[in-house]
Amino acid sequence: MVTLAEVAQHAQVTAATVSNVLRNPQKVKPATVDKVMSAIRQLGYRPNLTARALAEGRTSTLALMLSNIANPFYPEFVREAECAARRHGHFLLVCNTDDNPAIARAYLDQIAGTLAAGVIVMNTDVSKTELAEIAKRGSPLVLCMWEGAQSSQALPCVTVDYGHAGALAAGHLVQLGHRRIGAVMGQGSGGPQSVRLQGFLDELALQGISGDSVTVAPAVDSIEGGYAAARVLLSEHPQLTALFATNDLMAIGAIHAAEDLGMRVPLDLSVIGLTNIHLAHQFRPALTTVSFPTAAIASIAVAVALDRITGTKPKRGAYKVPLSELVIRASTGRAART
Amino acid sequence: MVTLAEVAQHAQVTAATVSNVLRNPQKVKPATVDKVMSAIRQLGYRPNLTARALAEGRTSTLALMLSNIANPFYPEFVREAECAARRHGHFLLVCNTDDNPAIARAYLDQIAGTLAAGVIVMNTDVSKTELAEIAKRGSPLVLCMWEGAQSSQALPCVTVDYGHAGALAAGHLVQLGHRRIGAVMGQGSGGPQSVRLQGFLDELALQGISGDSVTVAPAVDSIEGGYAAARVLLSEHPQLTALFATNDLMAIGAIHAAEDLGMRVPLDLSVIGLTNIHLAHQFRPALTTVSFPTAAIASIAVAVALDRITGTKPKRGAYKVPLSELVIRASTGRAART
DNA sequence: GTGAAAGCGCTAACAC
DNA sequence: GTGTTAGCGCTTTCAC
Repeated sequence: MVTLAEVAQHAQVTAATVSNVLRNPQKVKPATVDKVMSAIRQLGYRPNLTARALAEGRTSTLALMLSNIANPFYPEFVREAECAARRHGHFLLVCNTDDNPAIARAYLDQIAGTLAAGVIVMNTDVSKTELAEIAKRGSPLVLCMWEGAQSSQALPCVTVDYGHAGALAAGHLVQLGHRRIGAVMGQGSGGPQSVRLQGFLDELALQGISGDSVTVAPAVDSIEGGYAAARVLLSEHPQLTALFATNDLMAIGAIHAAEDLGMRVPLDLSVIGLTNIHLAHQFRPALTTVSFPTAAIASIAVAVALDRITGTKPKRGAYKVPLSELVIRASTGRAART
Repeated sequence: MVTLAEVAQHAQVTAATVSNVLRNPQKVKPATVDKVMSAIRQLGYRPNLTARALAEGRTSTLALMLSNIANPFYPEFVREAECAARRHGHFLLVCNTDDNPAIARAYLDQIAGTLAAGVIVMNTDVSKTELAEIAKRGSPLVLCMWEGAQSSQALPCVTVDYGHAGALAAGHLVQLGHRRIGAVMGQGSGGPQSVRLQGFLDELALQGISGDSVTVAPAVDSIEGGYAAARVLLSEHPQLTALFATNDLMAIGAIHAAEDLGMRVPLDLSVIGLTNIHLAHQFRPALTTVSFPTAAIASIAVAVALDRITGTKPKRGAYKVPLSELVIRASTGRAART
């Protein structure tokens, strides 16, 4: 491994100068810059980022902690986050907790403040109190995509307006003439996806459909979970003409369940999801859903983390997350007349 | 941030002793261990992994470089790799190249040997020669899931027997009575998936079906790519009764294409894929495929990297990758009589 | 502009 | 068993 000192020796200058050439070239005489640069090239020198991190007191690494990257939302998010991090010269450490709080704590304990300059924490079963505790003594923590979490000074939070997203879904179903509507609510890590459901129910109420008439089935947040919940729900309530699922995976499972029960989607049953993962448009029937601004959220979460790390005051409105948008595809249609 | 020195002072010992307590407790008097441990607890000390890495001359970080984590195979792989890394006390840096060799080179240049102690390189458009060059001057590189790459001393390679996997698919189709068979071959990063196809064709030949009778359509390695390729292939060759795709994504796209052309799967057309991603069994009709030993490959790749880093000689057979296995589901059936 | 020197937090001989 | 010492490779004042 070639070190700064070797480059310095080769170029007949000191390490400090080489360092300056790399970081503040304008402070160095052009001739010296050339001399040093050619030494760097000849020797194939590459800075040791570990040493740099130690000297600077800060790594160029960001950690992203999530429950399980096998859930299709996360890879899409990771990709955007990694891209945003890279734009700012940072690397991304992916920490999979497998929905295990012990793993989450172990990660937080080891990396926060040492291996990672900041960590973006997606839903996890570690409490906010505990996270705030960790944030206090380590590097900045940024909550991301937490259902119903408030951004605070101690623990900033980047998330979508889940209530609004749910409302969009409700509006769409009502507009198609649906009145007998069921809902599948996920129970992921971090608790029930109740804010989305509440937004959905509130909008229905506004449109004159009482919440009491909406049967809600709790479900494990996955295709299989959505299948199981919808299968029971549809068997017990065959009169339903539309189903809302608090995310796309469960919506897809629900469509499978409906088909297995002999219902045609969207003819007999409309199904709408939330998130708009890639799979939503690849699936058949293509899933009507509400699209979360995933890319924006990822890059804002990274920005917040970086600003916290460097102590930069954000510009007003820099952290503004765009609203979700309705994406109409093939899994919803007009309510059948009865 | 609490440092070793502070702990030492608090416990009335020197930094060296605290270090020993943490790493070789058996070399320290139990009473001292207690004293130090309680100081650590009281102060909330956590070792600075950056400093440790610099002192040890080696990070506890592994990098995983892949073309695009949005491809569903990768999250499944990342999860296993991260789990394996964690078991060995290491962290995983995910490097997404977006199929861009320039990004891949930049990553390699920056992290190999500095931020990451080793890097697992999945298919990329950077040549093996260039990778070998980088491996020589930096930290160990381990190729993983490369189509038709040979493991060498300079550049170890962990991969599945793609030919065998293709052969399994062929055997299955032949056994079901198919004779008029088409194939969709992907062109991912790292070139065509030709070894799988060759294995498939070789097995067909063994079973008396000449390669000339098999129409091969090249495709972009994605659901959409498989759709486009299969749509053309099936339109031009309506007599086909079975389709082989060199991975599951394209197989799924092919099924969509068949359905859009009014063919029923598996009644009119059998479709088989390769890999067995999660989506394969969630999809309808559930996809018949050949299951790669993904978890084993991930953990072996991590093991190879770690052994290289530490200079450990592997036990004989430790790196043995299990064979792929046929998984029969609902997308294949007996060939219709003609 | 460039160099000398101190130090980031930890590890690892080696001495006592 | 424990302490002393010398780095790991880099950044960063502060002199010159």
